[in-house]
Amino acid sequence: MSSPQGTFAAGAALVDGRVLDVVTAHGKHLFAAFGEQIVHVHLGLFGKYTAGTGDPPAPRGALRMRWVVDDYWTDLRGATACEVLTPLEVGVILARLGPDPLRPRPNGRAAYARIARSRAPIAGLLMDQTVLSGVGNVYRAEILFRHRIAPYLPGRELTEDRWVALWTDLVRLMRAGLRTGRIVTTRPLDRSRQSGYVRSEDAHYVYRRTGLPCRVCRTPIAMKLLQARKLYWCPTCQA
DNA sequence: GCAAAATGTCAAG
DNA sequence: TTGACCTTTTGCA
Repeated sequence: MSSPQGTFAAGAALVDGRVLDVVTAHGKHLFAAFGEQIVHVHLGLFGKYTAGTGDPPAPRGALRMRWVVDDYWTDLRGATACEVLTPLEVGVILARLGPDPLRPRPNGRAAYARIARSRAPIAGLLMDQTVLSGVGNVYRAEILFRHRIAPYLPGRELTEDRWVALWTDLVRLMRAGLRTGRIVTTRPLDRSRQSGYVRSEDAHYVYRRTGLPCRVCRTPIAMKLLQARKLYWCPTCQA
């Protein structure tokens, strides 16, 4: 492992040449364990991995972390977090995270316990990583549309039935995203035969569709900033 | 050539 | 609620 651009050079030296035990993801956090030294990566808004086989390309731009194993390499740029942590420090991060729909047997009830006693809008709660972890701006907008839930509905006004339906759908939607590497929310997931390619401009109901007609009722999609993030919804379907 | 935007988080005021 | 942080890509002059 190396850090050609330099900002992570000390951390990279700690694990360079060592055997990787296991990589796990919790919410948006990625952990790569080299014994007691754990590389923690959070991509944030701009982070990106690139990868390939053969000789790695000459370092270009701000290259934070590079892994090279035999014929395979990965490069990391733009991440908000890239650091070596102790198991204790990892525990502190994990303790703050709500249930992750992508973990085995995720516990949606724990998230609802928080939601059911909050006055905050459901659209904000879905993005709160201490309530549930892993959902970002795309999934929160799309899951609310799929369930026709008004984004400003206070958490405590969401019935448990509606929450269970939302959570069940979310788990399947996110697992499908993990499997395919794409976020496609406009296709019914229970019909596996409808597996034709969905063009990227047709992949979402509301996300980044401000002013375009709702796919269901033709009302122009609305957009407003909520906690500094763009929130998209259909004012008619999600009244 | 430059501004704006992008699947995010934290901390200051 | 706002600004800072991180990098690359896109769209408009």
